[in-house]
Amino acid sequence: MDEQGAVAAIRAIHEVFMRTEAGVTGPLAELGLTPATAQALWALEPDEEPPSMKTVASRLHCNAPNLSFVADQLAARGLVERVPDPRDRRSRALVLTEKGRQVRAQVMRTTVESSPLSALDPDDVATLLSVLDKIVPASGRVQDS
Amino acid sequence: MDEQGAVAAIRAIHEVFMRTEAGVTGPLAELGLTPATAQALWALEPDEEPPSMKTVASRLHCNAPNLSFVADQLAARGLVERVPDPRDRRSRALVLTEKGRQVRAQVMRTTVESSPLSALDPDDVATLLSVLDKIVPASGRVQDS
DNA sequence: ATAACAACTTCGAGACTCGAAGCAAGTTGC
DNA sequence: GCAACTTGCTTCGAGTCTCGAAGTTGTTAT
Repeated sequence: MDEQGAVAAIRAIHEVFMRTEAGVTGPLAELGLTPATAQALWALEPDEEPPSMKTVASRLHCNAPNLSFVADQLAARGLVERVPDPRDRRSRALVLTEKGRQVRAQVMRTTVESSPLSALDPDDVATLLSVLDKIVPASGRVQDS
Repeated sequence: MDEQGAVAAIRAIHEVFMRTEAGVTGPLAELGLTPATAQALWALEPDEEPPSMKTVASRLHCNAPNLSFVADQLAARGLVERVPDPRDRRSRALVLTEKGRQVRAQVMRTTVESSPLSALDPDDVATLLSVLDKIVPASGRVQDS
């Protein structure tokens, strides 16, 4: 019963994720974005201290070469810039450009619209968050370690 | 702020999914599986009427050529067989082999262990499911009926 | 100073996904 | 019956995504 509940929950979360992605891929393409680049935009909060490549890579659960590749694409579209860190010149921070901020906001709007979660009442969303907050660190700000 | 709740929920679900996948990729590789092939195994219930390729493709939100590719890999490992449908010989059903059933059970065990969801109380899991069931069809209803 | 380490990049290979085109089987209209 | 159309699946080719290995530049410790 416990086991079956976990299986059902994993399946349900997987399904919500897949539907969201399937629904948003088209609109993303119209913005010149792929799922990978859009996901990277999600990881860049406009108001935080610009994170290093390493920090962003860990947020995306990917490795450094992959993030370099994705960052190249975002930079080529003028959505982010690599800014050297004056305190450690090996490190480069990813900074959203003004266009990047606008596109990111559009991506988030489109994703919310495309997600099955938008069909839930605010109460249900709150319930969902209260449970998920127990296993993923507070969803607003992710700390680097 | 309704908007913000939806964004936070999408982010949280995304994060749970990514962590589960990141944690399970290694053990999957030891079973000779990739995320794509393991995902296909999830879509094959051992006790249901064997689904056609088309049905499985729609479950996985992918297209026919992609499923052909994945089914080839599963068949090469002896985990599934393509069985022609006597009622429509264009159609082929995907059937789990005995080895396929065993590997699928192992995949599900490993996934449950690797998922952050396994840290939740049964009550929380039930709460989660009660909300998610509102937006995803009660998928994979259990086999004891 | 020299060695060890860290952040990032480049390179090459493999895996995944998709559209286009093709094939075999079923369906419809004459 | 037969030709035209549709459907389920496969093959093929291209593009994207991810990763390990190796190299570059900068930092830290001895």
